[in-house]
Amino acid sequence: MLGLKPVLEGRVITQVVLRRADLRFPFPPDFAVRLAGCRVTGLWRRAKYILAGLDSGDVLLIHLGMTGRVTILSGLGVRNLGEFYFETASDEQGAGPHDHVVLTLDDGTRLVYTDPRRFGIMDLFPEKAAATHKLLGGIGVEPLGNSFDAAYLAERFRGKSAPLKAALLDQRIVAGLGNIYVCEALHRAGLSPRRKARTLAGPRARQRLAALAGHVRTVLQEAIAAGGSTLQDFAHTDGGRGAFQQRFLVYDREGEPCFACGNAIKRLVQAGRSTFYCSTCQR
DNA sequence: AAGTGAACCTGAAGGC
DNA sequence: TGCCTTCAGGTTCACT
Repeated sequence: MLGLKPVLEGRVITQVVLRRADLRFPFPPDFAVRLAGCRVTGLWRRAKYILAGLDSGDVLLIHLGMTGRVTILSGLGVRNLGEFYFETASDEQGAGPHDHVVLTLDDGTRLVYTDPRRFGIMDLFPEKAAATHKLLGGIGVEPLGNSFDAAYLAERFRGKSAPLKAALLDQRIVAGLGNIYVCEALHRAGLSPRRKARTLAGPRARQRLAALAGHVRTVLQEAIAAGGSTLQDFAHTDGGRGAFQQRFLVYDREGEPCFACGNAIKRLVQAGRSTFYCSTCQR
């Protein structure tokens, strides 16, 4: 997202190539025709959705699902590497089986959307319809925004019998929190993922909620910082290993010792998702 | 109403 | 080597 902003803002999308009719949902009718020729006026984010404002009045929505990624093929940079690479990268025949969308910009840059599992989404809709958009309506507060704090969490957790893990993963409560970050934040906060959310809604738990909110922020900020540095040399990495991955305290560490107490990290399934936690440190 | 599980789809990894 | 099973960073939908 941070890497995409300077590449897209102000540019005109000169060509749109769809290599299949759908991702998770079908592309809207006339998607390519409506998108081609538009200038990108701004790029922003809501939850896990990337949103691009267009001078046509439409908004382009992109969700990467679990395996989606956008590769930037810089016209200038690639051309400097030689004609051979440029040809290979831009040739239809050079496209991988999971390269589903290619956007060409007026400076020659190509954006390739790749997504093996096709859990990703692209949509195009009038900006006026954003507030009532099916995917964007009802999303909770941004965890890095001002209104995300202990009071907000207490209000949303009140009466909730769902486990804390599920409540934090619920996009209607907190926007954009993923499985890894919830696991990591709960560990840092010393809170059990199995605890019912409502047990933290009372005034006596306010300090613990404040700590939780703080840890959610910190985990996200650290991940963004690590991911941002990864994005810079994305082409030189294996593409999947962000620096933050090496800092997981619990995620994907089942059976390994907790860094705080030495006891084995446990794994359990909640709402169909793996949860990793330390049953000693997290209560 | 709220909460859980199955479904969407492909690839990687581990067991035999 | 290959076949089989399980699991995966997300979200929606259909059930209890």
